[in-house]
Amino acid sequence: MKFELKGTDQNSQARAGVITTEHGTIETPIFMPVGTVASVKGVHQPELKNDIKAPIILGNTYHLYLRPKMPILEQAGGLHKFMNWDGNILTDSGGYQVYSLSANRKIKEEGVKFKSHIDGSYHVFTPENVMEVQRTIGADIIMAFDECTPYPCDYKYAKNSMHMTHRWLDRCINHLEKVPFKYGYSQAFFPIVQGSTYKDLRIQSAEYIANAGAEGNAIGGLSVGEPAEEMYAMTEVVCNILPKDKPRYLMGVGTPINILENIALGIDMFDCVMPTRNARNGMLFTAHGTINLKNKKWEDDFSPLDEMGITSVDLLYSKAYVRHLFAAKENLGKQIASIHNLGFYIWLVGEARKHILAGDFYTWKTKMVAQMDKRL
RNA sequence: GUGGUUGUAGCUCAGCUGGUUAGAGCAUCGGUUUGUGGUACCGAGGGUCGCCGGUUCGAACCCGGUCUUCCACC
Repeated sequence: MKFELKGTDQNSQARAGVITTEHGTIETPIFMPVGTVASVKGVHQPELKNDIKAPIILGNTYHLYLRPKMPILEQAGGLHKFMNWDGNILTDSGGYQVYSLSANRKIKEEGVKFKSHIDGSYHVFTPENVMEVQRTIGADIIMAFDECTPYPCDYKYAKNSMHMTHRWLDRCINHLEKVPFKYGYSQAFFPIVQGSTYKDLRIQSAEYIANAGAEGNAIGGLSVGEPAEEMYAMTEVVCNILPKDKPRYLMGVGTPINILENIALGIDMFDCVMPTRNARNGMLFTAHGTINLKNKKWEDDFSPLDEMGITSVDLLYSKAYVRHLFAAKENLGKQIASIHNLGFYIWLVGEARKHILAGDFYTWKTKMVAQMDKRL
């Protein structure tokens, strides 16, 4: 993987860059659609590529490990071939599931013992076997195995957890050296900064992670319920420490506003379930605010889904029609809304990039944040 | 015509021997959703209990009448 900075903003920490891997180039800042189980829910791969124009999507180690399971992915020749996606893929390590499935797991120094939500069977994830699983899945970017702490999180827990994540990082790096790439292309490895909402811990963690000298770095443990201001404060602190010549990935963020604010703080990569999950529940993100399509006010609004026409569905269908699809519980409504939202997110980060390169990012961002902070 | 049966929220129905502001599911309306255990979750509005009269401290529930649904028999 290669990362090249193409420009930086004068009035903020925003950066525009290009990541290059064997599966293509990724212009940053970028938003990565989440495709947990080898599928971006409700969206075909050609739509992702040609309409939404996503250069990279996410997969999830925990979910793919449980189903279809590693032997199938290995026989398929990796996730790209399995799902017929020739763009980039990043896999999350399962660290987030350690947090979200908290009722069904036990964390120890060695690793995490967890119970499958599918069949109740017990499994253990360690930094070592998670690296092997990610080699088998074959994503272009793979993530360190970490613990994503909840919010709120008391200081002592956050500190101990952070140190364990650091020790796990060393084990990940050591083990990766012993497990070769499987499918003839390389995989970049990103470690993850933790430290909850404590500045001193974030600083300590960012220094530790920066010191690992990885090809890119991630910030985890945010967007778990803390106020946006706390999240911004943490990204700011961490971005001041992480190397400038490596991409920075803020995991799990966020709303369109969160994304612009974090780009201003120096983040290059984002992922979030919000555009797809909210789409399935009838919510559209637009440049002028959010739309809850289920609201009665759209019943007879025959204007295009989004006048901007970023994706094909935006001009093809009316708000009234897509609202009807939601009322009738037709899956097509979810598909259309998902394509729109993902297209909008990727358009938004693309615009951010243009404005960074043009030198007026900060004023544009301020205008967009005000404009999008509305419910239509 | 006779006997039985039915009538409670927009719809389908619960409401024990009469006892506080009559409930549920669906539908409607609104909100939530941040490295996806989410066709999910939370909340709100909505009923003079077919109608009229009676018994009772008190009736969706008991009694009489009437209309209504379905069934059987003549």
